[in-house]
Amino acid sequence: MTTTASPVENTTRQRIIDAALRLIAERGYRGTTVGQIEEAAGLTPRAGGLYKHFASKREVLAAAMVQRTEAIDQVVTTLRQAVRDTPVEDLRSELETIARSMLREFENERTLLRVAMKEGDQFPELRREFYDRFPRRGYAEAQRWLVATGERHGRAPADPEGMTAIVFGGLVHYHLMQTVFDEPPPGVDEDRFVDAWVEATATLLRSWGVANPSDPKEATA
Amino acid sequence: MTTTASPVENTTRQRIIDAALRLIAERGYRGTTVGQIEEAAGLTPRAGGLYKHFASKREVLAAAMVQRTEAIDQVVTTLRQAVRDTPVEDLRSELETIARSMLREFENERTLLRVAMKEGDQFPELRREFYDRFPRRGYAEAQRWLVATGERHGRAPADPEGMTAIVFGGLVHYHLMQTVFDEPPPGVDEDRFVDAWVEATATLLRSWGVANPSDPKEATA
DNA sequence: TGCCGGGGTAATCAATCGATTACCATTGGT
DNA sequence: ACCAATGGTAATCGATTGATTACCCCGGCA
Repeated sequence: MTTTASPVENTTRQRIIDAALRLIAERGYRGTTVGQIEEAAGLTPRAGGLYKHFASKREVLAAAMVQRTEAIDQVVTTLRQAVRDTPVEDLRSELETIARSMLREFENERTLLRVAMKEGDQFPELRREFYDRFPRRGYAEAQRWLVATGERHGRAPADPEGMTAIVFGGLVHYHLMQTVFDEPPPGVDEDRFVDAWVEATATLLRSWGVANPSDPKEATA
Repeated sequence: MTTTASPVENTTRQRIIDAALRLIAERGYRGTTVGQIEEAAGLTPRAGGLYKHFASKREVLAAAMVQRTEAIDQVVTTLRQAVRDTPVEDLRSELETIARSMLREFENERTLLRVAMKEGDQFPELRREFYDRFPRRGYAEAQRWLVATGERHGRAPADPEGMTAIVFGGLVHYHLMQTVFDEPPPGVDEDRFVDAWVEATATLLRSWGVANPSDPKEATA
């Protein structure tokens, strides 16, 4: 019996996949040699052992991306569970839990994101697969949550897609900044960012329940 | 007399820089050969003409990044001017103008961003340079604007850095999604996104003038 | 025990690529 | 007209790299 459900097998094939993904995330596809992958997988460099398991270097990347993007379904499910299990009593606590859960899951997928970033142009089908599995499904889930929560606190947003892009895009942005530049937005560590996000999101949720934001009348001093 | 101030010279050196940056943004540094750069610059492929102008392939990228990142100062100045020249009468119009100006300038720098994304790990000094010139300065400018505008409409945000990351991070996010995935957030084209951003930002600005958001009292139906 | 196949290694091939060198065509100054 | 510099080309070197082939070690099985 083969237990393919095991999260981390230690077969040579799996070590090759893991090593390849890690190295390609760092150095890019062309910047990673088969010899480096073999060495990182515990084989003799440039001895061709990789070709006992894959037909070509490109197939290693393809297999790795397929395996990991399929695992993303689990990530989305995990997030949905985390949100469902969050107590509803205090809106701010709920928002903070959601923000931290999402940022944590983003971090788990950072390697995959880096590969998609660097090689998306060269492997459009891999980018498309990643986009459909992660951003697209993630936004869809987020939008459901946003509408439901908005209704619980007054009414749903007038433009659910737009508001989802704003509210959850903020979290995506925080993660992308770190992935692209190896630094968060200037002067904003994670705690501070989460606080600000909770604050802003709570304000937005409140605003839908209080007045119609498309009302042209400005409310200032 | 050499007019180095001209924005687009047509010297061979400049054509090499432009071609290299465009190709590297697409294919990455290792994925771009000197022959391809020469060909795209109108020279004979693999004839070594590039080396009449640069000592090595790496120096081409270095020179290109230095030239373009220095030009970013001009972009930031342009944005500051655009914001200054925006009429203050109508907050929503002002916000829309700002959003569209920023998205447009982001697009102008997309090539540079793609290079920084793909090669930032391999050329940390180039990434640092880009980060300091664009995100860091951009956020600093944005924060000044946000505080000033907040004060005009009531009071400044309690956490300027955090709110800047939220408000302008939203715009950055929209651009990054398109750069990384070649698609905007699902179901949100630019007009819709700008509308949502204007709506959300106006709401946030208003909230600072109305009540202290750190007040723990929830305001719902 | 004898065999057989999966999986690892050594060695090598052919292609590609960064870099170098020698050469030449054009141009502007004297 | 001559010369020197600028900038482009042809040809080539040496290193790297993806891929291939021959070999072999070892464990399960009849």
